[in-house]
Amino acid sequence: MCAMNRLNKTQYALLGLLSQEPMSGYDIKKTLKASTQHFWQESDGQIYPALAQLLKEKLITCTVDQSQGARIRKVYQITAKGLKTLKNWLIKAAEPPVPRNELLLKLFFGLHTPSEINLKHVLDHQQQLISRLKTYQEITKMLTHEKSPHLSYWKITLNYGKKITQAQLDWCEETLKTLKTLTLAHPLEFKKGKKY
Amino acid sequence: MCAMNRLNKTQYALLGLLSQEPMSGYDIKKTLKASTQHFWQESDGQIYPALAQLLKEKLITCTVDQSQGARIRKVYQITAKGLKTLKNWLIKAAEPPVPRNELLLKLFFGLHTPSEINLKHVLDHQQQLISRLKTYQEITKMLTHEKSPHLSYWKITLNYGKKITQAQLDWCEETLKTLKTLTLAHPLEFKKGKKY
DNA sequence: TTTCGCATGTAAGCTGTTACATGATTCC
DNA sequence: GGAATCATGTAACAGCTTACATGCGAAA
Repeated sequence: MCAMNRLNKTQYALLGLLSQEPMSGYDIKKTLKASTQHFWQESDGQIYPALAQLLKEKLITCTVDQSQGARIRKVYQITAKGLKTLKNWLIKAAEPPVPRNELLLKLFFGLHTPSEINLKHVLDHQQQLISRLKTYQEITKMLTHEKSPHLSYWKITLNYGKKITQAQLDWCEETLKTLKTLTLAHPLEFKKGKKY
Repeated sequence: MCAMNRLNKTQYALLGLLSQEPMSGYDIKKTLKASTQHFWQESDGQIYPALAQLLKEKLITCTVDQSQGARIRKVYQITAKGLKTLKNWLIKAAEPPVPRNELLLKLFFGLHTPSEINLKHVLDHQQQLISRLKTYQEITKMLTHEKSPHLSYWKITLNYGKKITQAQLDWCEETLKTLKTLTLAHPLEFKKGKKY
């Protein structure tokens, strides 16, 4: 009777967010950006169709809020069936991500690239990591005032971000040194038109 | 005249591998598995179509090798145009990956999950990381005999893998401790049917 | 008055995965 | 004889990104 087609990851993610509190599609966008953006992203075009599908499967309900003037705001709420579906997914082992790190791929082939460009790639990455660490510091501060029962779990994911970012920064420093010694070892490599 | 449609990432990755040495599609599969699998993966169905496209664009050439009996082996080689295209891509900034870490997503919603299952998720991950570190140790050993001019760049990506994996292991240990204290704090949370 | 944030949604196109299809050779 | 590895490829489907379309309200 209950056909229960398996949901996609986007739908589980939204179900999870709605399990923490009722929200509109727009709220979901913002929440994703503010709280899970460092380990889980959704692109804009995914959210509304996913919500529509969840509604069709009765995993969430929708109430229209018109309190603020003429703007239509659809607030979604998880159902008992939705919570059950979510919990059933949460206990299953997570699929490991498919690694696709373009920076590493480019460095892997770095012999074909002028050294100053390889350096620039790493330097740029370093800057991104530094600003990411700052974001984590800000989130850490905000969480000190937070009373949600989810707090401990949020801290676990935040801690992951901090630790991995710090490790990446360490790698950047080491790699910058290595790249500099490579430049010294073959200073005219490209100007000579030497081939490998 | 030269239309030069932009290539996709798979095509650049293959071009990069072929810039290191001529290979067949099957060799590419194996090389990806053996050397870039921790930062770059391709699924099976991608390789042959990508190769066909590169051939059409004259970025690679193909010679058929029938030396070993009746088996057909197509060996691909990068062309001057292909190398130019590759280098042009290598100097452009890498696009940051879209983060999608299912383990973290599940832990983020971990309040809905029995503590022993959250623990198991992390424990499983820890085991995967340990065996990954072993793989890196083996690769490190193999590289000591390697004379390729690409060696320094290979080491840079390997070093990334080691450092990040170690950081993830540190996080696992810390998280296991945290999850255990959470279990102590709310030992009967789920049996009581308490809701959040 | 123009820009920004709120708010919902669609569609085309690209990317990626899985399963399938085929068949030879080598090793146990 | 059967399994694993070598070797090439296709097709259906699932997933994801980007750009577009619409329009209100508030602030600058």
